[in-house]
Amino acid sequence: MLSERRLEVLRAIVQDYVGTEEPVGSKALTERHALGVSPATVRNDMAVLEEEGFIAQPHTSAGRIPTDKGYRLFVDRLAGVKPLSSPERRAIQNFLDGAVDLDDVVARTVRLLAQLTRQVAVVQYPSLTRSTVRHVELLSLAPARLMLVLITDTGRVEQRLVDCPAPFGETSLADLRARLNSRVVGRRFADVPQLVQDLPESFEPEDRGTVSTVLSTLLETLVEETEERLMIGGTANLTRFGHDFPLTIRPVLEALEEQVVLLKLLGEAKESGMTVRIGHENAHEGLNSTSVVSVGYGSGGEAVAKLGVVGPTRMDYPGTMGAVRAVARYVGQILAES
Amino acid sequence: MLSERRLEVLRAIVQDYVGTEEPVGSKALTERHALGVSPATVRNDMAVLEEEGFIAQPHTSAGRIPTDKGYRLFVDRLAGVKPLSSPERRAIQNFLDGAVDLDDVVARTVRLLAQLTRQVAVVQYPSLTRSTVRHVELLSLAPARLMLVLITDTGRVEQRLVDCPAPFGETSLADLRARLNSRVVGRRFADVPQLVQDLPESFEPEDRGTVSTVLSTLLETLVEETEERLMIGGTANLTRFGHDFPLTIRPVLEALEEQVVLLKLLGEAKESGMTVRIGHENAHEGLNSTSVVSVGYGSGGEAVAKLGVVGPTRMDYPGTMGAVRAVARYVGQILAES
DNA sequence: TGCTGGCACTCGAACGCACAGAGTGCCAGG
DNA sequence: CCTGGCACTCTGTGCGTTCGAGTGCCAGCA
Repeated sequence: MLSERRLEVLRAIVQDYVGTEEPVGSKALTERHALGVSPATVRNDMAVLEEEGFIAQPHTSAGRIPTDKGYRLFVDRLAGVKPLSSPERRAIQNFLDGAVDLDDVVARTVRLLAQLTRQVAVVQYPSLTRSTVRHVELLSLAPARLMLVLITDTGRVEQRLVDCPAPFGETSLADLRARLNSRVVGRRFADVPQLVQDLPESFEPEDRGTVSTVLSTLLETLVEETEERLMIGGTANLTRFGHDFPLTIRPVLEALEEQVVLLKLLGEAKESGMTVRIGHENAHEGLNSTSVVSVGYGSGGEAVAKLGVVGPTRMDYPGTMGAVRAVARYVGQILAES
Repeated sequence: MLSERRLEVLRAIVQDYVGTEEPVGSKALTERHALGVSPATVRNDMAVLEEEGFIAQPHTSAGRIPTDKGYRLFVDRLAGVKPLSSPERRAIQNFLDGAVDLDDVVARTVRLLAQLTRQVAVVQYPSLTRSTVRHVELLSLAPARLMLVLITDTGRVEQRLVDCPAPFGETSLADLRARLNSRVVGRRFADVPQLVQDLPESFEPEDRGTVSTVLSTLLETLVEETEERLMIGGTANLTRFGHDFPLTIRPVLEALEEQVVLLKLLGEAKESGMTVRIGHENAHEGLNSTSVVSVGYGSGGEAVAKLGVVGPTRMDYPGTMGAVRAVARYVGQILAES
């Protein structure tokens, strides 16, 4: 096991490297941190840390930099989550309070996260499957054409056109609307399928086709939208990476353009609590030199979606985690209010 | 005026520079292009072109590169629009035909343009103000809460919640819905305001407040949505720029994140025909080293929105223009069909 | 008048080299 | 187990040299 002091040395290395972006040597370490020991001792500790794989040297006779494994240890055992300052908190609240609809909430959240962390922000739209139904509406656009509108408790609205197999009367429509709503309002989307399963049977034979069509469209909507949408921002922050640019930044930009990749990324995160994936822990190759900090957020106690940031493995983990967590909380509040 | 041959020299310089990304000298020019004259003559021509401001040398004793003014001349007088090959055309058609809804059309268009031009693609959503109304729907969510849904002929759907000053009966609601639709269906959004202006007067005094509220929400929606939405993609292509990265790419990424900037950018483009803005012709400073090729597209004969690409001033103008034009045409077709 | 070949000149990129400085590993002594 | 000292190894930097592409200019030729 690593001694207390060696952990302290690792912490110091991580902190310095994150700050300076340069390999850190033993002398500089003892000068900047009150370790109470001489450079020579630190060197010995470093040799051990290197042997264990927590740090590495880019070249012989250069300082050390943390490895992914080193960051892992740092995050797990050495770093707390740095709470935001109260001005920052106020700023978040003010900024998010101005939002007018769900799109706006998401857009503002992305900007906020990107600014706060100075990294790339990713925010998933609230998931339908975990939301509850606020209202289902059916409109008749033409004799055999309906529009289905779905409103969630998170303020999301989805609509679909439905072409009916047969004309559908206004009374039947009102009937279907009423029965549908009485069954599903306030229920979770995930439960909807079984709740409406037997609905067609209670209608007149000539209407059953249409009712089935409407229901299958409804269910389709649920399934389709399980593939979540998301919004990203702050890609300009990628330019702060290093000076070894094109090679580093390119695959990241490519990965960020693939929504599928990002969704998988967020999907892999733990259901509750904050998740930090460091470097090669990310399945996607293009993101091997980045870390992803993500967390779930939701209107109630339960998470309905996730958000996070993508940045270099050399990032300020405590600060980033603090910002991510705080933003997630406030967004949750905002969603609960609306 | 510049002689025919000097124009030919300029064309050759542009073509070579676009291809090699390196300043081009007189000797290389005569070798690669059948100009029929010696390097010395070309040098004289170059001196003239430089004096006129069409080309410049990065340093004394280096080859020449085109200036913005040089590209301008090239685009205006020397370059045609290169039509796409038929496999390319088929690919476009196939790719766009798979789209299921408006979002999907826009998303696919962005990907397509980015791939085809290997640059950053920007696609504006069809504008509401130039669209026509397909249907307006009003739903009662609660006694004093309505939902307003707007459907356009381009398949776009907008919804807004309306809090009424007083409860609003079902019959009044049906009445308002009917009158509203009879007035605005099939009309252009731009004409809506005056068409509904006198509507409140024809209602009972106790309902007028609500009617006015609904109408003002409707008008607000129109105004708000005049600030169009747009989608961008292919930012990873920015990494192909040059090797002088961070400085070049950063402001561009920043500009691309500001939707307002992009909308203004597209807005400045000509109403009809293709627009090419080169380097400093772009008002936004961050885009001074890029060129923007944009064109309107629409479901009918008229343009309802614009799309385009952003790339380095050193771009393949004929090819890019060809791709942009072709994509715009096919998107127009798709929208018209749906 | 306009094109051409020749020539001297300029200047940036590439290379080699020496040097300073930071950092290391190791060892002997407290 | 820590420390100071020491020899060693690199990288980064500055400097001078060379190399070559490219230019401008000029005299000659059609």
